[in-house]
Amino acid sequence: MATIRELARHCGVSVATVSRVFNTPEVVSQETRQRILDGARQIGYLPNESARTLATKKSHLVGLVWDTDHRRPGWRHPFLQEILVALKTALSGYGLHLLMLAAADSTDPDARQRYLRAVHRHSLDGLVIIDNGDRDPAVLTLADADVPCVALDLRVTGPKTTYVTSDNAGGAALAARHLIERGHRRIATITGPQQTWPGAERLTGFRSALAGAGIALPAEYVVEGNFYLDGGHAAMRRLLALPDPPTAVFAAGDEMAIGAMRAVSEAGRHVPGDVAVVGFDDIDVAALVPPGLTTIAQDKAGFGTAAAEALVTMLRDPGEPCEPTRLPTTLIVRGST
Amino acid sequence: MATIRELARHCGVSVATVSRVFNTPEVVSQETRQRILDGARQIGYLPNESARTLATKKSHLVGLVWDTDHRRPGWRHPFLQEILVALKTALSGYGLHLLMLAAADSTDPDARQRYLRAVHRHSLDGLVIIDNGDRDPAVLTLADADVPCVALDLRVTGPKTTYVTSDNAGGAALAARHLIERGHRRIATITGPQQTWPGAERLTGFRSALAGAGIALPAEYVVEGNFYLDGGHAAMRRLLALPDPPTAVFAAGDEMAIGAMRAVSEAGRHVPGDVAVVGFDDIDVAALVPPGLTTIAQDKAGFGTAAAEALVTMLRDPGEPCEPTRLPTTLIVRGST
DNA sequence: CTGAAAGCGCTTACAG
DNA sequence: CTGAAAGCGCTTACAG
Repeated sequence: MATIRELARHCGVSVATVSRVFNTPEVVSQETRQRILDGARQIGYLPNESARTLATKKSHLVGLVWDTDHRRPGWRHPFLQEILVALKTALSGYGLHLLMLAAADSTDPDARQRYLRAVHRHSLDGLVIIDNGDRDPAVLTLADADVPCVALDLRVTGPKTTYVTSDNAGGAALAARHLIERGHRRIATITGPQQTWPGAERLTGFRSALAGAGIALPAEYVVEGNFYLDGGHAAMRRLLALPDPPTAVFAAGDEMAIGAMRAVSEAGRHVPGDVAVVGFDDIDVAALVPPGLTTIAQDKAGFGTAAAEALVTMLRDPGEPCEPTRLPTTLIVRGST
Repeated sequence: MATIRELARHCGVSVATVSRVFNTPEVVSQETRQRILDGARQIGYLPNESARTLATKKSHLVGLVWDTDHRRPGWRHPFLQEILVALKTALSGYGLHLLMLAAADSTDPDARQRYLRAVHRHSLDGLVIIDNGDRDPAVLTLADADVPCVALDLRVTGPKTTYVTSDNAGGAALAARHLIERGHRRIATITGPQQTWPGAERLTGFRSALAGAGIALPAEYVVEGNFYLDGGHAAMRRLLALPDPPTAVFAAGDEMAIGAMRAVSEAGRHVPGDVAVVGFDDIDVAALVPPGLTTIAQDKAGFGTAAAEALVTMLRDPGEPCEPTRLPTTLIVRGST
């Protein structure tokens, strides 16, 4: 690896001039600039990022906090891959790289600080936090950190912290209204865990849409699930066992919806004839599992790009607080309703 | 952020001693070490990684090369998320972090060198390359790079390069023998793109298993797919249109297998009654799509952990070449056969 | 076991 | 428009 000193010697200039070519090129004369650029190519010079970071305190690195502890189920975010692609692509448009922060270390004496410590050690420019479906105490320390942070599906705000999430209540209302339009009146819901923000919001949206249409929602029509297949399956069994079972169900997540559909067929009944089902997310499987799952689609790529943009905004205007982003949701009608 | 100098002053020692506490603790006296550790906690000292990397040339960073250009279909690796979790977890066990390298920049004058340049700029300790299903010229330059590299599903080797892949031929043979045991004799295959390594190997394994059982494989029973749903669907339509259609099909990927099953039902025939189907991968959907897809499971987490181990091995013994890893595959029988 | 000092490869006021 | 020089925060022979 050639160093800046070698290139400077090679071109007969000072290291300061070389440095300027790579940082404030407009300030060096056209002729010199070209000579240095050519020289860099010839001897294979590339600025060393560590030296640069040490001198400037900017690493052009964004940390990704994604807790994948297998002991918690939350690691399996339903469409992380698409978020990741969009995030990575958007960030690289701004010259930023994504650093995946190592999983929580249980031996860590002060786990609450672990992300902030990573920020300091690696001079991270910012942080993106993906909800792991669990309330992680370390996340709370982030809100008043002095590094730009954007959380996905997690309600944290602070002077340099904002979040991106779907219009969960609106999406759930969309689902409810769709079922009402299909003529249903006995409509139940399988909710997400109520301590999660999306779980709570989707129930709220569903509830008020029914109320708005003057349709009652008996307590036994609200069953809490866990966002996974087995939770949806178990919840649907309970609903089917009711003396007055629902004719339609809104499951607050596609996996639960698929589990629910399975419970319906195991009971010898049919989707959508006996029970109509609407999900939430629009994961890949939704289109593949017969008869096709009607669902509320989230803007998966939107999560990634919105997060990148929020980050860059905060990086540019360190003073200004950054407004949260609410991504619109869409109803996708398939065979299950 | 406290610096090493501040901590040294705080504890009344030299910066060299502080540095030793964090690098070669055994060399400093128990008493001094404890005092410095306590001091570090008090004033919140954390070694700065950039300074460290600059001084040592080791970044403890592993670059992840995963080309997600949306113009190519390959970005959608079927089980990347699981690989990623396993990789990240295994790496952090060795004190390594994962840096996602930015996507290819089409304006890059020398795209072939882009990963090596990232290695140099960020002083990466190693590289993990995920097959994007396409022959990327930049990957070829890696084989004789002087940085440890491990490729997933990509046949590159070199003094510091190795790969991890499934026993594709063995898995395909497993599939073939399973269908033979079920009594089938007219067995076709929907292959992956033959320029991909897994695609080619699976066909080879399938072919020789049939040959070993004395079963003929007519040319029209071999249809090339693209690893995606639509490719499997189209291929199956061609197979069904044959004058003498097969009674069983081995699709070299689960998505193709699901597309194939769909084509079967659209033709008014049944799986497995009219046509039995075996896939490859064992992606999540395989268990969910009725009647359940019999498939050859790959060891998804194994990819990640094997890659991490190979990397660490090469890091430890820079001289020794590292043997490639072949992960065993398993037959999972479900309703489709 | 500990310290003084050079060096890692950059950036950036400060002069000119 | 360009250069000399200090500084970013560490590590590591070299002495003692």
